Amino acid sequence: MEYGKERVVALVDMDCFYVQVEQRLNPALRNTSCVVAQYKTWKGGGIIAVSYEARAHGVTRNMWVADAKKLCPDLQVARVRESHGKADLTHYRDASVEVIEVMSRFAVIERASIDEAYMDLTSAVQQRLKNMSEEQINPGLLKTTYIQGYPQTELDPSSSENSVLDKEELRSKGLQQWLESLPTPSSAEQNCAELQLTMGALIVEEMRAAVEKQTGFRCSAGISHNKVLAKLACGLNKPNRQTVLPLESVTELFSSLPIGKIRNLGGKMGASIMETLKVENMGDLTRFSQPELVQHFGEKTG
DNA sequence: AGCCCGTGTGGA
DNA sequence: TCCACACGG
Repeated sequence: MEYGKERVVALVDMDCFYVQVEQRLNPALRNTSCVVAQYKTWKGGGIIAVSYEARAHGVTRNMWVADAKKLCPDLQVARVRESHGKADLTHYRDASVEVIEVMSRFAVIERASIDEAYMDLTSAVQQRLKNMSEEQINPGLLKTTYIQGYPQTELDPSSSENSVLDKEELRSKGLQQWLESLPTPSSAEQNCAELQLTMGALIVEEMRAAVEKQTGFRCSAGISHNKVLAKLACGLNKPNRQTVLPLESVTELFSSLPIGKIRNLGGKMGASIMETLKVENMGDLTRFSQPELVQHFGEKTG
C-alpha cells in the first residue's frame, strides 16, 4: 500500500451537541434559533453551544446571551444545570455514552471528547470488500457523502452550466464522477486506497443513520487516511453531512488552508510556525523536511 | 466575567 | 515521574 494510505480513519463529530440534547428534551426548541448557556448572572450567561439557525444570525460560542439577543431577538436559551454553584455537564455526558454505544457496534471507538470520536475502519473495510460482489457501489447508499475535490471541473468553455448547480447537485455529480473513477470492488483491486475510503464512507453512513435512529442525534463525519485529515474533512460539510478526503485532493486543499485550521495549530503553536518559517498556508509547509520541522518544534510535534 | 475540563506535550 | 502549559470544546 502506498505511503500515507495504509489506514482508513474516520472522525465523527456531533452537530452542536449540547443544543441537540436540549432539543430532544424540549421539542419547542427544535428547528429554532437557540443556544445553551451557563451562569445566568453576568450578561445573561455565557454561550457554550449554538444551533445552526442561530449561527446564521452571527451568534457564536463564548458570546454573552445579552449580546447574542441583539443579533437574534427571538433567540431561545436553554440553561446548563447547576449543582452547587457549578455547571453540571453529566446530562450531556450521559447522552454522549448513548452515542458511543451505538457507534461501538460498527468499530472500535476512540473517544476524543464529549462530542467527537475517532475510529480506525481499516479492518472493517477489508472485511466488507471481501464479501462484496463485483458491481459498482450504489450512489444511493452515500446520500450524505461529499468527495472533496470532486467534481473535477475541466475547463470546458462550451458548457458554463456548472454555475447554476446548487450544492446538492454538485455533491451528487462529484460523487458520481468519483465512483466512476473507481475500480469495481473485485479480486485484486481490494487494496485500492480510494476504494477503501469509499467503503469507509459507506460504513460511516450506516453508523450515522443508526446513531440518529437510536438517539435522535445528528452528526457530521470525515473519512480519510489519518486523524488529522479526517478531522479536517469533517469540518468541510457541516451539519449532518460527511466528507471523504482522498490524498489526491490534499495538495489543492492545503494550498489555501491557513495553518490555524489544522487541529492543535489553532493557537500559539500555529502562530509560532508561521513566524519561524515565514509561511501562511499548510501548502507552504511542504517545502520543509521532517528533520527541519523536528528541530524547530520538537520530536512529536515536528 | 470567559469558565471548566480532558488530553497531550515537553521540560525539570 | 511530575508539573506547567496549551489546545479544543
